[in-house]
Amino acid sequence: MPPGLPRDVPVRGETLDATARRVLRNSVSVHEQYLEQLYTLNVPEVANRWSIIVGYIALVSSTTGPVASDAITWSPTEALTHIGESDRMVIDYAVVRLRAKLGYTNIAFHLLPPTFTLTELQNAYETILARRLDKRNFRRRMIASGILDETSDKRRDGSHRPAALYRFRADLDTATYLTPHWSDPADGANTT
Amino acid sequence: MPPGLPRDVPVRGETLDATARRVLRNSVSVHEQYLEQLYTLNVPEVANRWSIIVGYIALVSSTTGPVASDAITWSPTEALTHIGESDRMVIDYAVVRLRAKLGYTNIAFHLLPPTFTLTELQNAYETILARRLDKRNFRRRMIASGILDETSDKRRDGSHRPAALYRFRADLDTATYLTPHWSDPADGANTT
DNA sequence: ACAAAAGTGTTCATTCTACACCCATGA
DNA sequence: TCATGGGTGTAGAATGAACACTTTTGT
Repeated sequence: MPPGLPRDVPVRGETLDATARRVLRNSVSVHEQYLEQLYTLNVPEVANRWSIIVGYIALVSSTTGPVASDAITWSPTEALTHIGESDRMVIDYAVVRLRAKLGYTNIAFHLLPPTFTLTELQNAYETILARRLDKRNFRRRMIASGILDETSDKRRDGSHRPAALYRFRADLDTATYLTPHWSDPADGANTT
Repeated sequence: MPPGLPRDVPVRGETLDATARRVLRNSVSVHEQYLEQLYTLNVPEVANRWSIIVGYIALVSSTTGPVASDAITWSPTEALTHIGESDRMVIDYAVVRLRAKLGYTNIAFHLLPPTFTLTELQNAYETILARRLDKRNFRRRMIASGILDETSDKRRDGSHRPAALYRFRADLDTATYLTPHWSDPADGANTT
């Protein structure tokens, strides 16, 4: 794949979201993921063509598709060199938005298997926010937020106490807005 | 003016922001205002033309330009009938964003004269948020937020105690991100 | 029995909310 | 002196942060 974010031009009659899904599918061979429009920006004219880019952010679950791993991994975006300045801005903005939304939506759902332990959930939060969280406070707030359902199952893995399995509440849509269940004092800056 | 939001097509080589400014200038005869991109959306094909709309929100100060009034007025957006569904969505989204940003930026600056009283500032917040705020709490939080500078002047108008005049801190840019100085428990939903 | 991760409560500091009266002025 | 809007403090509730030990399992 050439350096830079995957992109393409829309097809006649296609919605913007559909285009974004198609571009993603072509570049990562994954579909049915969470999609959100980010920002629309100009790019310098090349070959005498005026054009704009409509940026999207996509979350891909680590259990469906080619990304197979127990833990959420976060490819440090700083490591992405050889990309254009526009792409860099888009990515940085995406990270800010993602971190902010973590606090008041259930988008983390898209980064976890359908059923998961609280420790796994905390790991996801910690990797995205890039800082450690207090276990007891994290659990209390997550439970209190009401976005989780506890299942009756437990996960046994290794010689230690089994962990209770949770799932995200089924009646909530892909990116439901909730009463804030997390505030990140670290990067005090908010969304957009 | 025909019903609906003002719009136009970009000119070759023009940035998106420049287009937005031009459209605004043509429709309201005002410039040098706060501009922010909102969202990009598809519109149904008309006359066999596939097109998209890049929505912008603009704040116009009530002291410059044709809008002359001491008080901030808020034209209820519900009253805007005879507009398309796309426009309705754009406007509703704009209101949500504006309300959220009120809490952690200094954008209210663009709605007030260069120098203003705390009561005027509170009125601006109340009209935009569409609810009453507690005077003492509002003042305390605003002062504590550090986005204001107190001037040595006072405003005398009417037979009552004169009000201290404030201005927004000069060293802050048009829409600086600050530590949150207002949280609105009313519509708990945050920005996108 | 021990190693390893799961699970659980309390205290203290900070922040938010609700609320009522005195102050300075012009008429 | 009175009417008008400007200006101020506090107590109680709610929320957030810090912190260490017990429980359950597999080997």
